[in-house]
Amino acid sequence: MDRLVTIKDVAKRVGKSITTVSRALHGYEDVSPETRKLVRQVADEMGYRPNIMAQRLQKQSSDTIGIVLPNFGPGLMEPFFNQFLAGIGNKASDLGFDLLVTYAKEGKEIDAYRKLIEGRRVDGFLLVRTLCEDDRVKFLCDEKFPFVAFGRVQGEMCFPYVDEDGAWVMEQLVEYLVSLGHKKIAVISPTRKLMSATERLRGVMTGLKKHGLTLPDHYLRTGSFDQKGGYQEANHLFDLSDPPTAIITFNDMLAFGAINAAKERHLKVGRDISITGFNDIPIARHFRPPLTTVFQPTFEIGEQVCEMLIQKVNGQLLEDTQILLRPTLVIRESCSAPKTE
Amino acid sequence: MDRLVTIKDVAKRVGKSITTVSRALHGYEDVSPETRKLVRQVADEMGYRPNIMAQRLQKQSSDTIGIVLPNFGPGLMEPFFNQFLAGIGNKASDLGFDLLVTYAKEGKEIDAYRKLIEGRRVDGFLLVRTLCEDDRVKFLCDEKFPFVAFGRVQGEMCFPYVDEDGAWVMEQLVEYLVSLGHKKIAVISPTRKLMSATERLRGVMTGLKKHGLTLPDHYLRTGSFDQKGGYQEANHLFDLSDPPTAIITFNDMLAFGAINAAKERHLKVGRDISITGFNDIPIARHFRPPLTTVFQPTFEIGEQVCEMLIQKVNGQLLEDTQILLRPTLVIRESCSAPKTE
DNA sequence: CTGAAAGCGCTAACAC
DNA sequence: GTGTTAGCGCTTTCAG
Repeated sequence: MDRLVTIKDVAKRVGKSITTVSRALHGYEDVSPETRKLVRQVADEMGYRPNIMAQRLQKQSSDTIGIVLPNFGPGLMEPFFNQFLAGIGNKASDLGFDLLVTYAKEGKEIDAYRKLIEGRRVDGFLLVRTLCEDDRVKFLCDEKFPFVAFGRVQGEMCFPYVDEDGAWVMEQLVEYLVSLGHKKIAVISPTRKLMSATERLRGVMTGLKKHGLTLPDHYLRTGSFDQKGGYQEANHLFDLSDPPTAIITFNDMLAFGAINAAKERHLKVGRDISITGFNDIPIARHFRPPLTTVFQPTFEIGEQVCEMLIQKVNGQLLEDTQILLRPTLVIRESCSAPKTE
Repeated sequence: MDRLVTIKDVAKRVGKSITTVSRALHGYEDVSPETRKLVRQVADEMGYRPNIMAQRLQKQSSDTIGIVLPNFGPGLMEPFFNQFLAGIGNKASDLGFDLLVTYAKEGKEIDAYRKLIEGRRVDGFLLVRTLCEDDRVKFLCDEKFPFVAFGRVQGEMCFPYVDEDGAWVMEQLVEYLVSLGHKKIAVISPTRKLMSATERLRGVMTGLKKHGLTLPDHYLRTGSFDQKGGYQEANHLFDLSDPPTAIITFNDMLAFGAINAAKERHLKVGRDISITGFNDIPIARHFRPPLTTVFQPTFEIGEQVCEMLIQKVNGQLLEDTQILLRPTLVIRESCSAPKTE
């Protein structure tokens, strides 16, 4: 906590100017090898570390990327999200960037972005969980401020993102369910404002259509993000006069909720009723029954968006790369052929 | 993204010196009311925002608090941890601090701390999940660098922390189990290096002793942090010639694993076998059976440690406050009287 | 090869 | 009340 050694101290000790020291430290060519060596050695001995704030002031950049989260974000409590964040943080560290995490209250998100931009506290942003109509995307595009998103938005907007090909994998899932013999397939989704939900639903529809099936209105349930939502909506489905034989949910938590609802009615999941999730959070494989779900390498996606952002910030990402990843279907024991009554 | 307006621009526009502008903006008394008003108005119109890096360089502080996490930390995938982080982030925002999250590889943690300190990137640290012998605590104490921990360490060290009174609540839990009639109580714990695990275990022992009971060696199982650990260790316990009638686990994930192990053996949890968890993560109440566990206000604890740290950084926290919180027992349906055979 | 000097944007003594 | 001046620590022209 004492005053730390500055470049000036090093310069004095070496008997050279601070300019020379700076250049030596940065490995510039125009400094004699001996000087360079000496400077480095002395700097080391003295325990010199550049003052980041000074460097940043001078560079006019913060070497920091930001992520703004809703303070009680729906679903941001999931392990899914930890993995994503860990991926980002890891990559950022590797590339010498700091990760600034800000929590914004509902509706105050844009303010948070604005504040961080105005104070030049970050060089760019990472977005998670895009909405079909996403104010954040619009704002950052307008501001021409660098960002990379995990997820697309509706319509044609030019910005770099990585996204899951949710429609594709849901088609596969429907294919699988149909191959088991299911015809009455229902869906429990979180709010359709989420781009991911919209896409996944689109995939389900397409898959169904391929086999001449449809998703009747009363088979499409919208709930919260968590088990509670899954529980409630599944109950609605079970109460139908013509209940589905399979329920596709758009995340694992919803699936767990649905499974609990089924258990309460003494429906054995994976025999009397088929239920699927999405994300393959760690607990999914350990649930009873082990959950059939969709896996994506969340940690790696975090790394990837982070790397893209840093490239963008450094001006190395010329075009707006848009990447679509195919998640993989993880078949476990929560689905089976429908009961023939 | 254009050059942003600086204090100089404002000064020029107002026709005053930058000093005056600075003072007016900061609401100093020694500036005429009219000037102050004018300055503020102009600054507003021009969209002036102070350059944070410049302020920080000058203040020699970063208005940033840091938290270093293991990149694949055991148990850091739990919702528990999200809540804690959200609490911190929220409070930090409120108090005008940034939250810097760094992921460090196993064994590289101290390096990460050192780096952040040396670059004056943060004003203080928050520690989570303390170990009985905690290198981070030692390091930061030696460096006399401000930090606040969630958790104690073994022995007498003077540093501010908030901690759960794990021993106390475990005593309550044992009391409860004993009151149900249990005499054969086992424990599944993560590594005892964790201060929390050690304390909780101490509480269990004390509770047992009060009733003339003990925890035989073969009733104390140590596993990983997650369901897998709970599953494996529970199986060990069930295989015993004299299996326990109740299993106390030190986190909810372990409990879920143990419950699954029980289910596989067709032991009905909450009837044939009693199992408890710790943390009361959201899924706990929705599990089948709903889990008897221990609740603590994780979000609020995050807020609290964050607030303490900021006070400490600001020199307002004079003594090393050490706070012990009593968690609450949440009784649900995963426990019952032992089966009398 | 090296150093003087300017400047990044802001704050704060210290005059006037 | 207000302005001058001197930094905070670092990088980078631009002259030698």
